[in-house]
Amino acid sequence: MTNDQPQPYNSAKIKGNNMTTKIRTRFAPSPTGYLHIGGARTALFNWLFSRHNGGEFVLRIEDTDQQRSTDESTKAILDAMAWMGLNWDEGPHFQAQRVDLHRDMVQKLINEGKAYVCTCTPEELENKRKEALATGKKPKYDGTCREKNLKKSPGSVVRFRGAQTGITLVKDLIKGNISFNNDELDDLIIERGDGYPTYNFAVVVDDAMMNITHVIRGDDHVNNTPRQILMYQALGFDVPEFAHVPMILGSDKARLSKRHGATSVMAYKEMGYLPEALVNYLVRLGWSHGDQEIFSQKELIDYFTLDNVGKSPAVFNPEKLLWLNAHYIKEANPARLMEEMKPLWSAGTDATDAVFTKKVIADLQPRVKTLLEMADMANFYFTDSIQYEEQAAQKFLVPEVAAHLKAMASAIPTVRNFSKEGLEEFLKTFIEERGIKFKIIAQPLRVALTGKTVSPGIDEIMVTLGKDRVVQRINAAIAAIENRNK
RNA sequence: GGUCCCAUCGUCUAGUGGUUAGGACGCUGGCCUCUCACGCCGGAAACCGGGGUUCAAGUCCCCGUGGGACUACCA
Repeated sequence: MTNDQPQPYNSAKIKGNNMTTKIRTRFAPSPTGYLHIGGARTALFNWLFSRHNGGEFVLRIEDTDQQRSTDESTKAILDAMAWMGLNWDEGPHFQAQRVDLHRDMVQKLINEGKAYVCTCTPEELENKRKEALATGKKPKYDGTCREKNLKKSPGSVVRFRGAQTGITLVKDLIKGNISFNNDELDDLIIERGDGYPTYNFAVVVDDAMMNITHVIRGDDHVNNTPRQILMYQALGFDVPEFAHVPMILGSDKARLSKRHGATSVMAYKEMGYLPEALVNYLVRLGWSHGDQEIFSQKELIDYFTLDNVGKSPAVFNPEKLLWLNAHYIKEANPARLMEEMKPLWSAGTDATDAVFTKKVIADLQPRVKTLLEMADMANFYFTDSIQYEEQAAQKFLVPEVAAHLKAMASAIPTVRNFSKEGLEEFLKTFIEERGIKFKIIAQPLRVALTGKTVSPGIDEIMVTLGKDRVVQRINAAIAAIENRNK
């Protein structure tokens, strides 16, 4: 028989006679750091795909690297997923707790002659690799131990006996068919010297045993896929569907990393981003639904399919994320934002008066892009004594306006309807009676109330601050004018 | 080096042989206006190159070029 034909494999996909197979996806991060943007999008796609199809989403922590895995990382990843609303139906499973299973599978392969023990040392391998590279050859395991039929010994590893001829076809739901010549594939190590399975083996065993039907993961795994398919077959498992999503790049088109700015999901929470903004931004990186930009969670679940995931890598654009964040802040309910703001207020801000705080938030919602920005902009509301910006005071807190301010300070207590409408009416009559344009007192008033030249609308501020504070601040401004001109 | 993937405005993308190549972020002109935002109206801005196939190519094929990933006893 010729070996040129793609080897067919059984697919776990729903087949005509097996309509009951439930779609199961998984997210399988390794706990070697926080959840980063790229991982978050992979998790999101898996979550959306399972939700869209009424399937199940499994979380598995791949902690077989004993050196680098930490419990803190696991917790950080779980927290970040919870924040984004990516709830899982099963798990978290911990891969390291499944090593007995992995070892049994390794032994099964050895018994069947599909894997073998190798005693080459890392140093020897490294030297061979260097030599091969130097002479322009493939840095691939040379098969020294392949036919030796060695027994396990301290430090020995187990290698998978790969096919050396033929073609393996990866049927990727996003990229289409990709074929690999089996002779390009290594006899890779499936059990390390320390007795732990390696990623490429454990992932196959676990995905198969957990009945994962669709493996949706980063593009960086495509080259691993043919060997994994070979292992599914060697183990007698059905091969799942694969979907490899393109990478997320930084502004210089290199793989996104710390030097491009924040890459940790939770860093965005701390910077005052709303989870729905991040989710909405991330989903549009690689996926689209016509011209729509804003999606509710329900719409995402309704619309998400792998068909609409693009093939090309995407550059992470913080500006657009910021725009989405501003959008969601604008749309959010002030009561909800009050909760989100709790850890973000500036030191010294007493946000215990819920009614007042909610008004502050409502004033600021349309003009901030992050919650941190809101905290900063809100400072003047909460202070007892306004600090005037030097330039602002110099320009607007001048003797010419003192009389107007005094008149206003004495008129305000008589305002009966201290609402936006009532104040508009009051201000209108006030300037008419004094024969001035609103412009004449607008900026001085703003500086008196906020200390700054930029702020929400004057009527909004006054309503939020309330009569007493307004009068007190105007009087303070009058005093400041008089003091500075003594 | 080898293997594999990718290629529409600066960026995210729509587009599935016939479109004035659409939308969004950003940039920008204007309107609104008590400042700043918001909002609204307008503008500049793209099919990587070369060959095919076809009456017709951003769309299909090939070759370049450019980017990326993998090439570990990491995942």
